[in-house]
Amino acid sequence: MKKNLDKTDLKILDILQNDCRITTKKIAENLNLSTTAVFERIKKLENQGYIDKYVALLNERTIGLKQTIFIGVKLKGHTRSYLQKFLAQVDEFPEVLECYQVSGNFDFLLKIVLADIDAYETFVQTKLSLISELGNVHSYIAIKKGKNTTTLDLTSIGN
Amino acid sequence: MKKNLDKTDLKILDILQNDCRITTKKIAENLNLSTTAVFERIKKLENQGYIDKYVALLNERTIGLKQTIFIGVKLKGHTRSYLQKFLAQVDEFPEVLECYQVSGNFDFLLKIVLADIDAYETFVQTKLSLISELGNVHSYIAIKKGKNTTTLDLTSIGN
DNA sequence: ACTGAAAGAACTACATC
DNA sequence: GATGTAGTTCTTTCAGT
Repeated sequence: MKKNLDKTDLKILDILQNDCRITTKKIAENLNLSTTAVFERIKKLENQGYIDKYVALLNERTIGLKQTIFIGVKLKGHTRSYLQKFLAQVDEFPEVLECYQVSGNFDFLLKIVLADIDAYETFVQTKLSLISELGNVHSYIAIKKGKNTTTLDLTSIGN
Repeated sequence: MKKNLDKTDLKILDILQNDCRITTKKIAENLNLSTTAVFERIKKLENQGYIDKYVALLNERTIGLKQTIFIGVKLKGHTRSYLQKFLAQVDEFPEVLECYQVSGNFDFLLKIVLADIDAYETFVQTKLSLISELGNVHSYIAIKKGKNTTTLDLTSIGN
């Protein structure tokens, strides 16, 4: 039941992760297949968990969320329950888009997106700093955005 | 021509950034509007640059890209041309999903996703380390993934 | 800006190979 | 697995308010 991805699957995934509004018809023409064949493959890819979701990526700047900031966080206590609690609390902050527990000189690395530096200060004072057992915090304020994509590198997935 | 977003626009954006495969018909029912009204608003949001693109988010683990790593990079030289060149070079690495020039004790922060630690070592040796003027590099290996979303916080965008 | 209707296109299911 | 057909639903346009 847990099949590997063949070349056609990978091509479909790559097309969809760049533009998921393309019609199955166009994908089919691209791959010289029938629309039904493509349709069934996509459904399978969805059901087998290769595709998480289909989303619109909004333009942060145009929307008015102009500041991206990464925060390295070190906790004072490192019991499992503290780590878990931290993840759970961060989950509730809509400003936080990503949170990873990491190795290195931080325990966690967060990516947050909000309107501006003022909004960031408010975030820190009213939300982040209230977390118990919070130790050191180091902010990396994005001053220029380079590459920024959700497109995974599928070329390395041999088959 | 550069209109502000009203509440209806924000609701549409919020729906689309969570599921862009929803039909305009369903959005319309949700908002008690006609499909045409919703359709025209979406087109406007696209044309005015509020929506960048529509993408499928793939499941990294299922696909076989199990390792997320953040890298803090410090360059030796800090002239504008070095900074620009770094951004350009990183752009060519498909393993790098995000790259920001930051303030703090790094010049750049990169997010990379690849198969495993071995693939990371290969990446560093065959790509990253070849960049001229590369100074210190610090890796933050994700050992647990917490929150991970592309959904922006639109509640703060007052109107 | 929104509505409603209508044409065209796409989705999805089904029968078949 | 893939195909072609057919029914259903959605997208997109247009005239009207």
